[in-house]
Amino acid sequence: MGVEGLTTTRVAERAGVSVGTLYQYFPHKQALLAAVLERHLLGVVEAAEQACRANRGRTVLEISAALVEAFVRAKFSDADASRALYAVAPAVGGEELVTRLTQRGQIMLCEVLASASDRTFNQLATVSYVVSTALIGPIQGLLTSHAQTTTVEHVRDQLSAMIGAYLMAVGSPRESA
Amino acid sequence: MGVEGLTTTRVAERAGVSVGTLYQYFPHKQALLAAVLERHLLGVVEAAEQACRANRGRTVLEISAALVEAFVRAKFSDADASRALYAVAPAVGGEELVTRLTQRGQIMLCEVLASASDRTFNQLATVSYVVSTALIGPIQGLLTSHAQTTTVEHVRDQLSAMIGAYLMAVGSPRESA
Amino acid sequence: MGVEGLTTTRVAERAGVSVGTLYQYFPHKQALLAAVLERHLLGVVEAAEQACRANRGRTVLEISAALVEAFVRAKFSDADASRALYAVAPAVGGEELVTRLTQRGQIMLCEVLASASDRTFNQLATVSYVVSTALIGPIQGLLTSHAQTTTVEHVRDQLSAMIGAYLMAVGSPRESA
Amino acid sequence: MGVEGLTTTRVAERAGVSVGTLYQYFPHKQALLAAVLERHLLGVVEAAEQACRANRGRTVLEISAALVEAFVRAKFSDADASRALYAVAPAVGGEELVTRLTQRGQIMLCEVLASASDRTFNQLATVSYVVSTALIGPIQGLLTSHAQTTTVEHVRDQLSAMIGAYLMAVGSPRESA
DNA sequence: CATGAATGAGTGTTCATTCAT
DNA sequence: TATGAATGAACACTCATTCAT
Repeated sequence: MGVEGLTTTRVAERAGVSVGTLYQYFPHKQALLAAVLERHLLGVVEAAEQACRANRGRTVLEISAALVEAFVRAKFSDADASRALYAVAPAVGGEELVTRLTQRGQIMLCEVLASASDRTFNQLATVSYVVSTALIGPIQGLLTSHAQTTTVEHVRDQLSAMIGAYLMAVGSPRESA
Repeated sequence: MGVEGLTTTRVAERAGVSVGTLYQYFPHKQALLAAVLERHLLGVVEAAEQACRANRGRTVLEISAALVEAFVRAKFSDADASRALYAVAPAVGGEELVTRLTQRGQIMLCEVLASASDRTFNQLATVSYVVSTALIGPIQGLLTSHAQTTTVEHVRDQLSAMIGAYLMAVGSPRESA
Repeated sequence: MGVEGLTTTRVAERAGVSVGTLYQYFPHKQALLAAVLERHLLGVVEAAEQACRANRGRTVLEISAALVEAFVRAKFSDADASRALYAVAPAVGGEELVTRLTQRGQIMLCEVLASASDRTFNQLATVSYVVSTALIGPIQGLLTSHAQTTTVEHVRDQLSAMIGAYLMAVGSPRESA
Repeated sequence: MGVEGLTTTRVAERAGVSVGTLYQYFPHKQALLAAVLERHLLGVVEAAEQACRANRGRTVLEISAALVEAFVRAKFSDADASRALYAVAPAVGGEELVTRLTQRGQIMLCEVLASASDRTFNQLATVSYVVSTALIGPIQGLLTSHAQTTTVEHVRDQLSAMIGAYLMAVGSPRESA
């Protein structure tokens, strides 16, 4: 079901156990893959949350840079998994999961944006939705094209610039007398 | 292969022919789905190209708005297909296809950005890569969450703003004496 | 499911087709085996019905003899199938099927008993239930023990005697002045 | 093997032990089920033997009634077990077991028939085979159709009548000067 | 050319059996 | 001796692909 070559037997082998054991912990192949996917996405979300927490009260440019940096680092720290799981999500009812985790990420993002020292936002929800999802496409592209590290870094910096410029433009200057 | 329920027989039925006929035109299921995917993506790319062509020489903000508008319109004009094909791409060796069409899109994007009346760019390739891929994530998200039209429009406007701000920030003001 | 060695593949092979073909005609293994079982039981029931029809208006002893004879002949005409299917019924939800066919057999049996020239019955339903089911045990025993033909014939004659004696005893002499 | 849901783990649970423990007492699942089956059948056979012993020297009608009564009572005293085990026998090599116990039952049956006060038999083996197996079908039918108690009693009485009539008819009047 | 019945390799899942604790 | 997690062979079922009509 779904991704080619991701048979239960193969997954079990790679995990160092037997199929039977897998089925002692997961009712479905779907549940198994969903769990793997969730773990991966949780890692990414937590990295982003961590970056948000550590940059409360900073300028939007600092926040942008930290967020993008954290996101890219998390995605590329296990690039193989990221690549493989890309195809897994749709085949696993991952939509619900992805939606849930995206929302969780946005909560923290809203918070940190609200705390920014130089800007205030009124459409916070939409802004944070756009910020968090805009990173997905470029990074996924880099992953599937097996881009070189220098390319990744270039793109990462451009993403920082893009998010930063966006937040500067869409936010109102905070009055700090 | 890939999406549940997308069996060759069912695809044939929906196409109003028999499986056998399908196999007279495509060597594989993979080739068949790739063709469908290609047609869909071509539509999107051509819409974008069209928008680019029509906005040569305008300001980057005008270009941004037109591009985003065209992209969103193209994706949502057959939302069901967009949703379904999302899951198909990875299962079909769609990476190569996606890469190829993305590149094609970028060529036109480079050209129109180079023609912008108010800015010049030096890292044109990276910029256009970021611009074209940054739209994917937010739009895919809207599609899979079956977002309402008003939500789609809000996000679309924010995307325009984001791309516009990015291009304004990353480009150098063009000297037009 | 159910009987050892009765795998779908093996059944298909024995039927001279492939598994896939089997599944084009039956939704389940269960449905497949149920169909086989039904065909077999139908054969037996029809043999019995035929015997009943041919002996309307005769004496109960004649009817008994004909019925037992037909039943035994039908069961032993394909002894292998009878043996194999014995184990199939419970594993296939065959109860319902067996009940249905048993009832069908009883209808004809009631009719012929009602037509007997020398006896009348009041508890016709119970009597015909007992008559039709009493034959099952002895015959199944002969089948599973691979009894010799002569043994089968001895038992068959005893069964005739038993059913005959029962009907003579339980029925009231018909007054035919 | 055999009945759906009769997994070793479940059997163990119901028995209040672990699978491992089960395998300390039985080499196979087959052996385990055979043991259960044997216990059940032994109960039935012993009930029949008991009835035979208690009716030595009586008339065949008395013997018939007592035998049928004992048989029915034994089968219905744990109707659930009777029903479940019906499906187990064929899947467990129960034929041999059933044959063995049937023969044991027949020995006692032969003896009591030989002692009957009003009849003598020459084909004793065949007669007792028929008598003991003829009860199986009707009773099994009642069990699987979850018949009401009154129905069971009606059928039981008819079975007494049938067996009684058979023995009266097939035996020769004993000369008791 | 079009058809769709037949094929059978491949996959998810179960469950009897083992063995380290 | 009892346990129950781990094992993996075996099976039901699917579906891409072929080919006789």
